[in-house]
Amino acid sequence: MPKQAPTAKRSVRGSRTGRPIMALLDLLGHRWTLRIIWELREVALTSRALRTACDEASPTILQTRLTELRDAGFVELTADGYCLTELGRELFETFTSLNRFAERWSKHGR
Amino acid sequence: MPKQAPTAKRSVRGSRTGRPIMALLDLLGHRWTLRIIWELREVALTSRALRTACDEASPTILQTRLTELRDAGFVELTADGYCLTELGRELFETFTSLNRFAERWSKHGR
DNA sequence: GGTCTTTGCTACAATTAATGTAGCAGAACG
DNA sequence: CGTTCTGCTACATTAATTGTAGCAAAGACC
Repeated sequence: MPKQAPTAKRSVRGSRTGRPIMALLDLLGHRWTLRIIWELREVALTSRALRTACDEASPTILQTRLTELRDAGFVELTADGYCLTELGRELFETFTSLNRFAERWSKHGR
Repeated sequence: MPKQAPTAKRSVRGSRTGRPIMALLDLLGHRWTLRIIWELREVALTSRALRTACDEASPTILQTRLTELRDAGFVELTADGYCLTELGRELFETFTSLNRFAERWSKHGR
């Protein structure tokens, strides 16, 4: 049984300051989590399609991450496959500036 | 010797589409990375102070993450300790909305 | 009915990453 | 010289992730 996912109310590794940002940073810091949200940004994907989109990441960890994201209320499973919830879409909105930043970063001369 | 950090030019686990967002998501998806950027958001911290701020995370991994963040050009070591570079501060700007989202998330009734 | 195919999901051993504790060399201060 | 910091590393233990294989259930096809 996988360890329970962090939620806004109960931080896992974050300091127990009760600050939800800590729980969120902890959740998003798990491998593939950011990527999954990114891949689901505009289409629903079945578990297999998501796996393909995520460079054939192991189904074990994808399933674990999907459970965490569902527990957090960011992802749901519909007839079309996995997709972002309303809350998940709000979260993705904060990625928009991240994408713009990534473009700038790539031109930064590294 | 630690595996080399992802950069904007060379994705590691991301698909080789050349999209810098993949390299960035990969980098930020490493444990403690998001947290470190958060803790350095407004003050420079020595390695020990950063460790304290990060709930006594092991110095091994903090050092690894700091190296990655320095390679990426987000963090630098000054006389005052570790702090965000100009680029790192730009990256942190994208966190602002994330923090707002975290507050909303915590009230979402979980 | 039977048999493909695809779905979400799990088992399990192997590998890799992270933790926790200890400690190093170098610089600054007394 | 002896403290006390700094950044940083070694190393054994533990936890997370990977890769491969496969399950049961649901739908399509004949």
